[in-house]
Amino acid sequence: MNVTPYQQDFILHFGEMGSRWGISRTVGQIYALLYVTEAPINADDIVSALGLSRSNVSMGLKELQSWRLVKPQHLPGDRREYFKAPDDLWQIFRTLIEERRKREVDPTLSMLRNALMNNRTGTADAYAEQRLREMQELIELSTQWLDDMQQLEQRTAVKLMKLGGGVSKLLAGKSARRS
Amino acid sequence: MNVTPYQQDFILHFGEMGSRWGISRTVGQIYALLYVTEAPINADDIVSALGLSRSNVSMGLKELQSWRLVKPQHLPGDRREYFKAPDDLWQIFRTLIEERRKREVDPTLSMLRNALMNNRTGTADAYAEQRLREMQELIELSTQWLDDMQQLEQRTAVKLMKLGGGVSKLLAGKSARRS
DNA sequence: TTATAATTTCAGTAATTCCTGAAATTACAA
DNA sequence: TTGTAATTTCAGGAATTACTGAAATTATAA
Repeated sequence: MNVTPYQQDFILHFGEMGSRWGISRTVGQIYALLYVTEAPINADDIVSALGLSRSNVSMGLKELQSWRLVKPQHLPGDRREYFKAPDDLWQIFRTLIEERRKREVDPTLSMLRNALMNNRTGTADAYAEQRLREMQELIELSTQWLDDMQQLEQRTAVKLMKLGGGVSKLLAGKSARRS
Repeated sequence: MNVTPYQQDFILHFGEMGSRWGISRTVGQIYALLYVTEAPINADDIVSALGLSRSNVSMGLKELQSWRLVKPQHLPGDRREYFKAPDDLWQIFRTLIEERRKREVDPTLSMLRNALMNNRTGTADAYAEQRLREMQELIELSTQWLDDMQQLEQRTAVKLMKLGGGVSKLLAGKSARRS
């Protein structure tokens, strides 16, 4: 399979950004290729398009599947496995948030909950304990909020985001009506 | 300087998480130490607390300053430089969002804007171009929204987050009143 | 200034992560 | 089943990133 110069630029950019996003250059490239390719493609297509080893592509596809960013599928009359990046970009966005949270936030939240299980007030650790508690509270609040947002329908979410800071006027209105 | 077992657990956790967060183990540890330490400390304190080389601590502090996560300061009558993690956790949270965006999102947004500068409809790249455009739109929308949220006062932001999905009721109410 | 304390730079090495090719395993058609 | 295509595993090497100690630089007190 070959790649147009236009696709190539995009693929190389994703490769370079990979290290900042916590994936390797080749995993970034594989995802980028799938993202700009409409039809499902197989591992050998990826090998020929990107010039990677077959085993590297196999491992890369496994990693992308573990991120739920790539879906495997079978074409009738062909025993090879084909792959595709899901179409719905909003869904991709949600998936990314969920997976990054699972990898980058949840382990720390567990650690904090565990460390704060029993009170140690009055010890030399009082300040540290207070700082850990603050951190736990902020993480709990923001992950709970993210959970809530994930429940919203896409249309509602878009409306909210477009509203931007204007949402605070609604809040004010609400309090006004309430009081 | 020495560290209590309670602090130690927290520091080691941050060290291990570092690689997932895009920093090295030692940078993670240095930040964790500063985060749980109330008084400003100097580089040698960090060396003795964590057992790192002096030069590594120097580079780590530089990196944390580039993230704006650590503030240098001077104590009267002492020519050494002291460091402190800012107190306000909400501010830290905002800083993290800004810096990660700068490193992880902005370069891609530039690339997309550039790639989409001139229309190429009708070419073999039609699908790729459409996918790039979708990606650009989503990123523009969400970064603009983040900008808006960053403008809100902390109290308002907390209220909003606690409201969670309930915000959609406000939205509904707004449309109802408007129509 | 000069002396010295404090910090940074940087070349070399250690540690880690990434990637490949060969071998092993799995899946499927005949 | 058997044979072969497709995929995965994994040991070893390549590439990258992290860390150290020594030397250079910078800052400050005398």
